[in-house]
Amino acid sequence: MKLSTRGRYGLRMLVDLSQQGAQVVTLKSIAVRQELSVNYLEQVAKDLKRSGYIRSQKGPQGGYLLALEPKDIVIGDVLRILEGDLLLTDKNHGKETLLQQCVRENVYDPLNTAVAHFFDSLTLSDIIAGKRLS
Amino acid sequence: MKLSTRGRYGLRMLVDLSQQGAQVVTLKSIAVRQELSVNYLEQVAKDLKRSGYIRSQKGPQGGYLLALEPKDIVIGDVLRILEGDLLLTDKNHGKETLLQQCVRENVYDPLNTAVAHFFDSLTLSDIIAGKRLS
DNA sequence: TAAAAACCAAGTGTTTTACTAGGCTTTTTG
DNA sequence: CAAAAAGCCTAGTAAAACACTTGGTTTTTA
Repeated sequence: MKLSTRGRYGLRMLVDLSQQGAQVVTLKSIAVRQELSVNYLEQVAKDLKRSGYIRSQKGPQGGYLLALEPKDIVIGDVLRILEGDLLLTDKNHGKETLLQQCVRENVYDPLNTAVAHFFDSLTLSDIIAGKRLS
Repeated sequence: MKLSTRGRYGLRMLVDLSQQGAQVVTLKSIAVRQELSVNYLEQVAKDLKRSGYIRSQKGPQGGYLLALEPKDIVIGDVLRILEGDLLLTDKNHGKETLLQQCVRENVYDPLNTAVAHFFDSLTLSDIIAGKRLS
């Protein structure tokens, strides 16, 4: 019942990028600041790029930058890309006893709804809130 | 980011026991009803017993029963026994950059609080809500 | 043309999860 | 009083998930 490194590192990368304004930033420099592996962060960056949250520039002086305004980056969407669904329980394919249904309806469904609502009400700009982090 | 089988099976066991009233119920019969392994359920039962949620009777005609009223069984407490802490992120031991702190304060801390509040406001009696499940 | 960066696929070690196996102890009942 | 039925307990294990690492290729700039 934990968020994985992919989601956590992804958020840190987005916050980091937001601090560098409109200039491109190398993965290397992010990795150094965040004390993460460049190669691993690459995999996260790949997903963020494919989904249109960041843009990139190849070659020397290349790097990454945000493709959207922080206020338009919804954390729930980002985490669904990096973590898969945000459900605390797998969806029950097929048969379900009356008892299981009861637990799902009274525990898991409301919980999943609450968690989804939390993440979907939060944007990158809510996280940075105009802060200067360096 | 999923609840494990231990927590889920534990909840099902408690709901099942609540349906049998004050009579003792064998693990075998629960396992059959819930289609779970007796041996595995034993491990869950052991923890629930040690923490005082269920009582047991050895020997033939033995079995388990609830040790508390459903309204006094807080789901948050049960899941902390079976799953460990209910935090979506591990506690950060030691150093934390300003950026990490920012993410934690604006994402993880409020999220963990919301999840804890959800589970701690829910009792076994809320789940069964007077229902007859069989 | 060499270096710097993004891009990419596959492999790997570790940890966690979800069990299984098998024995011991207690209690009831024939 | 013996056998069976139940709970109790520990250790082992197979599989999946996780968190990377390795080792390249391609693009772009100086």
